[in-house]
Amino acid sequence: MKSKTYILEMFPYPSGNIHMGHVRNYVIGDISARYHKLKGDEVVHPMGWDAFGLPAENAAIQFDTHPQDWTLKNIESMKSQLQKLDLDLDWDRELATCNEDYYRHQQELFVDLFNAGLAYKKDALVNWDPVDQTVLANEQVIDGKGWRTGAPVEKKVLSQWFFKITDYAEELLNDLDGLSLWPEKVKTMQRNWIGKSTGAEINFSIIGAGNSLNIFTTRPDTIYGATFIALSVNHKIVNQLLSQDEIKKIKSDFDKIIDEKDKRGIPLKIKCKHPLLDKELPVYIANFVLDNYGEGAIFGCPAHDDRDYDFAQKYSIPIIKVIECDDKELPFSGDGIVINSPILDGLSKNDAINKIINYFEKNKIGKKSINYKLRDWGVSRQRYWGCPIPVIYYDDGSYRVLDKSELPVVLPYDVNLNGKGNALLGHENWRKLICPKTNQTAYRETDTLDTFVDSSWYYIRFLNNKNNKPFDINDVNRFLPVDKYIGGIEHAILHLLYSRFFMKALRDIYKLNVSEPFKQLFTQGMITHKTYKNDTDWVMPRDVAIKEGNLIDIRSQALVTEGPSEKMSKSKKNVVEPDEILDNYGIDATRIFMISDSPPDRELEWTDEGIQSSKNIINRIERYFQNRQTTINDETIKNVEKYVFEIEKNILNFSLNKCVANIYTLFNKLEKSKVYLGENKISEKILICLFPILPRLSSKIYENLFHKEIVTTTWPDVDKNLLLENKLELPIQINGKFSSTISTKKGYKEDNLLKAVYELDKVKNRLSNKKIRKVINVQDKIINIITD
RNA sequence: GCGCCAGUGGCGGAAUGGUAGACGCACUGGUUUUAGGUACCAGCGGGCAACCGUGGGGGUUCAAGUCCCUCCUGGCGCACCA
Repeated sequence: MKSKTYILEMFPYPSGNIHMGHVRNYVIGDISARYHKLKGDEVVHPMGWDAFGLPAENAAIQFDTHPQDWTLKNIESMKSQLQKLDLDLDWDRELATCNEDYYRHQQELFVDLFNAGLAYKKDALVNWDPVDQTVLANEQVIDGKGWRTGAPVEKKVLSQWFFKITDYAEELLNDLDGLSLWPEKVKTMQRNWIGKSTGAEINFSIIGAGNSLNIFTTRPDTIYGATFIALSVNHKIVNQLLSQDEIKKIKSDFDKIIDEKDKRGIPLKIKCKHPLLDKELPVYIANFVLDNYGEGAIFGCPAHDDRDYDFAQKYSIPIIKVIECDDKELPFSGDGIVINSPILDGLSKNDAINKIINYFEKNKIGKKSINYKLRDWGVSRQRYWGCPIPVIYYDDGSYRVLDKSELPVVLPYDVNLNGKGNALLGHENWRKLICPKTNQTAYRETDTLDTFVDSSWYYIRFLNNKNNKPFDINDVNRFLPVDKYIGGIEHAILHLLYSRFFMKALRDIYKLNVSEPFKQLFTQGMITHKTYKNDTDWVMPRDVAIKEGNLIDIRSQALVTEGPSEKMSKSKKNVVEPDEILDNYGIDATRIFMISDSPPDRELEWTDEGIQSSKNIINRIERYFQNRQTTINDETIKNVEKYVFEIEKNILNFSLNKCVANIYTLFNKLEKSKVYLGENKISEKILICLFPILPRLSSKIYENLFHKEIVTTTWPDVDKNLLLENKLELPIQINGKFSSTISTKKGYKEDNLLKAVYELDKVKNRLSNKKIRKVINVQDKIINIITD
């Protein structure tokens, strides 16, 4: 059986237009796909559309159209733009997540997840984006603002669906170690996001009340230094002690704090008992205690924690040192010897942690605990244009997840979109139904799934996009994981973490053999372009010219200043349109420029000179092959062999900029030597190697020379014997510094060669009046002569 | 603040511990062309030279852009995570 290679570029949102970033992304993948096809692999290289999501709803309201019409039209126009790029894609695998034949299977997976206990509903304090009028996942809140709208996120209690990604926290963390072909950076970001910390959960009883509260800490060794307790304002005990109005007031006071590091506390009437000492600890509500981490409560040990120290200073709370250190060093959070702690004195930090946890467990005060920053994934979105959640509700408030036989729940087309709230809520005919099982009146869930659910399994659906089941288990086991997944680093956490979770959850539900969806992840760099500005506005680079040494706007003659090269964006007017570039320079020049000037994982600066020189090398190659003489010599054969080898190596490493350098060097040599190849095996080798990068050019020349299609050939084997060069320009160093080279052959005899070396002028001069102490000969590599 | 990554000509970038600057761009001179956003030839780190040069300082090594320590600068990510 052929070996398989699954190459995938992150599928686009159908905004209507492809941009140069897409082009770079898809060209990188396409080079790989074409190479693997020539190698004879069974290549999967699909393309589809991440087609649900808010922009469609916003556009529908703005342009008086329908999200579906808008989306389908965009898909059509983007598809035709993509086809102009002539990418080697499996269009028969195409899918769009907004189509019923995609999302109906997603509803099935939802049922599976529910039955497996991995989807559940609960009241939750959620992130509410007031502009988009929807809930956001924790991952979608950046600096307290919505990831799309930038609006400050509000906290709201809503009944929401969640996926239990936390069940997989440990595995998601551990399996990162096995992803050797992922960028370290992405793995680090995921590790930080999962945020595992080990410590203890300690129980503090509230004096005079029957109850107690739990606190998570990573520093149980500092328990004897505890001098206060602080709670998040959302802690349930606060809810019992204060009225809603009081809580509201505190929250709004906290919200008004401008300095984010400012510590504020509100003392509560209760006191906690220190679990080990006969001592009362005051209890505060504090603004710096997070409600969504640990237990939403801390014990404060001011001597050994920066935040607790600030707080204690401000509210005159005692500071008790329990780790040996100089008073000047306070707060000291490092390692040290424990003091002032009856049963821990003299121990190191780690020993003290172990001992105190044992003691807690024996005395039922607390226990060892592992805490994750990762929360369960909230997937409910109060929007129309998404996958309906297959759940119905009864009048008594109970609900039922539909059976697979009752699917799909089809998203209705006839909705009234006005931008206020969820259009599905207003669609009574769709919402209301008689439950076939109970004959009761029921109402459909009107929330739809986060679109990150859609993209969490699309790479699986590509394998069987027309199957009437979500996927075929045999095909999943055969074709997954994706061998090379190419896309932007902006998905380092959200999409990639969710997909990893889905793969593992589906593995457990369907007994699949695949645990990780993406074997290799390659994150391509963005495309930048010079920016220009006049007094009031950005100016398009094409409108800028030099006049009398000054940059001017050719439309108004106004002076223009040049800014840095920045990511292409419409607002900065520094975009170039793929259509225009393709028309002016052709597909191959565009392709080779996308990989020319910098490594594919770094930024690429768009320049007019760059795209022009890409066009020039294509013309040069074409001209070269117009000479049909055959004047091959041994050196040419060796050279070609060498560059075939290099090009292959560099394609496999994604060192595509080096591939381009290989092509230039090869043709520089061929042209310089005036050797022509004609209809020869050597021509064939070169053209096949060029094919992944320059498919149009190489297939045209190939067909002219050999009268058959280049795709019917296979990638040439490299004759390793030809790579072995016998002649050698051996470098000579004196005291480790380069002096000169000497022509010789591999396998030279050191003694014989040294005689000739000492006769070299440069060597003679440098060695005069000096005594040779020793000679280092690294055979066939270098000779280093050491003097006194 | 914490964590990653990176500092090499005018610019983008090459260099399994072994001739630093491959390849491209820009630039300079020349040839062809009515003309050229074309093509071709030559040059292109600094210095007249010996030599000196990979952010600074130390170290390991016969040999360091590459390995180790330390500092500086820039970028990215996280950020009151108990």
